[in-house]
Amino acid sequence: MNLFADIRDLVVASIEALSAEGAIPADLNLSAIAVEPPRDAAHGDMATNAAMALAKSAKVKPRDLAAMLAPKLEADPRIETAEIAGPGFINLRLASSIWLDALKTAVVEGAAFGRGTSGEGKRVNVEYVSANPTGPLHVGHTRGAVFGDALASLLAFAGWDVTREYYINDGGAQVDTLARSAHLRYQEAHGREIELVEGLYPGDDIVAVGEALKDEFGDSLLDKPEADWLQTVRDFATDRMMDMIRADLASLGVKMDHFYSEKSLYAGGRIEAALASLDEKGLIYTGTLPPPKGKLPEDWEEREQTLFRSTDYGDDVDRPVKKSDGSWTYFAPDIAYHYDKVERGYDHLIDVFGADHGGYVKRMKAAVAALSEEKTPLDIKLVSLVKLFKDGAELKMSKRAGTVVNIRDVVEGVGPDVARFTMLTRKNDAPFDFDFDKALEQSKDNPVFYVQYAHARIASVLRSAAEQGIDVGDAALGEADLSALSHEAWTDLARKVAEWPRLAETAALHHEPHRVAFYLYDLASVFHALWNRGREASELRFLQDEDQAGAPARLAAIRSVQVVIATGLGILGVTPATKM
RNA sequence: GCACCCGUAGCUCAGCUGGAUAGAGCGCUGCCCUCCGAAGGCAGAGGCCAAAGGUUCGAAUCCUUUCGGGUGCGCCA
Repeated sequence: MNLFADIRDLVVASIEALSAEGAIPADLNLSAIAVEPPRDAAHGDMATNAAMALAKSAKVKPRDLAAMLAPKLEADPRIETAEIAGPGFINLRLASSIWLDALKTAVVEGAAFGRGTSGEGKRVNVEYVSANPTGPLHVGHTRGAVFGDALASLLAFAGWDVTREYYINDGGAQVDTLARSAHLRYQEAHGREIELVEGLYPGDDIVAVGEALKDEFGDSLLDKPEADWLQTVRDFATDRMMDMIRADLASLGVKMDHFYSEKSLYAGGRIEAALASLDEKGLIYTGTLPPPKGKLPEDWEEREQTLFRSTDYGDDVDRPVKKSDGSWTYFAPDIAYHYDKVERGYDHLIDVFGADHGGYVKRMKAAVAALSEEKTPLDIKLVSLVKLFKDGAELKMSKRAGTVVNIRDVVEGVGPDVARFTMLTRKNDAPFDFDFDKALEQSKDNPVFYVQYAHARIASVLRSAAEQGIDVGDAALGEADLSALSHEAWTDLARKVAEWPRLAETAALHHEPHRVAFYLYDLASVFHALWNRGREASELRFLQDEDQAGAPARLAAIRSVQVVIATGLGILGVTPATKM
């Protein structure tokens, strides 16, 4: 149920009625008509721009059209008043019972309240994190993980059939480096003196892999040429790293549906197949690229390579799929991977990348457009970098200095709920400063606690009510007679609750989970305000000794708030608190 | 040099795919606990939406240019 959509239907029907009467032309384009909450609450409950949007094509002045439309709208029992304002807005005021009904709906529908159908059950693949399996996840990955996960949940809530996917880069040179690093640690585990060569991974986690290799293989891999052990150690080490990454993700509450291995692309001839598909379309050729602009690499020389004609699909230059020595570039398996996603029949693809991969967007989109013959849209969401602050100073991360902050450090420091919520109070493409001290603060300075506090307060009231013998089950509250909630404060609350379905839908449409976070903050704010009004006006208190009969209605109202907060937090991956 | 992202209150940020007098938190000023959780609430001050043009009934939002920040820029992933 979405009241705004219902009223928009009413507006459209009224327009069509005017057309049928011959008052305005038929076949107007109605798509620009919007029914929205007005910015200023004094303007009413909802506003529609219909008269202004259609004035031109209907050849009627906006206010004249509004004057024809308003009476039709007012004739509907749900509409109390329809006033023409400004350049031609129609401000609608709905009967308060309509709003109060939304409270009841929320209680009755529970977690399903606001669930949408705009996704139409279509299949979307959301790929996120996809960090190299060469070390633990660090803070930079946290934001991508949290964003991708919330986006996936949001889309599922809007009616999409969502697959959460992680692409394991286990096929390139970096996993050979991992294997060499692990083998060195393996030798170390056997008591050998080792020297960590420049270019190998120094991480402590690889020491543990070395130990594990010793436990698994004894000394059978010692003193052998690299060719004998490389593949074994590589597979072993990547498995270990992926276990660690899975554990890191789990600590944040992120669970993937699918891990897709780059290595499997090489084995199955998938890269050749994908490139053959491009070749058939005449998009693969052998040629040379112009030198990069700006700072020329010192060892620049012109070489022939196999290139993908990505410029046909909006890229700035064509991109190499093979190195000059004939081996694949990183782009090639990526093309194959996306070819696979297209072939798996998804209606929509989403990649969540770090902002440092921004230069990759055009070529990836070009590849998917070509492979799917522009049938499968690919959205790439770039997540900006995270700057860490502690004790008022920026924490610089450096692998060499060993000051990398991992997901584990964040989760252990502030907990998964705070980490997730805070990172989602920002648009994905805005840079984000993560301040440990603020994240730990438990006040209104910290939006997580503010929202949690509202949820906990409601839980507290419901507990007290239950102790007084009131049935606070949703079935009972859902049957409460809400007409007693005549005070305007209740309508204010109901209006906010009723906004949720529409908000969830637009947030999903725009791929912007942060809107959910901001909405929850607003909702909590309306609730806290109502709570405090109860101090002055005892008739607004939820539990009143002198009016026990009215308790179910009031409890239903706050229960609806609790339901929406729980649902919204669920989408963000944050656990609602019942006690703090 | 080129591409992408970003410039909104002193600070950190929203602004609902173009709507009415641009919002919130922090900070600042002043209030509210005998009372369901003060981890909260109310009120006030604070703005040339980086700048200049354009598009139209209407622009913080779309287009162009300039300025200022961030991120990238053949055989690294």
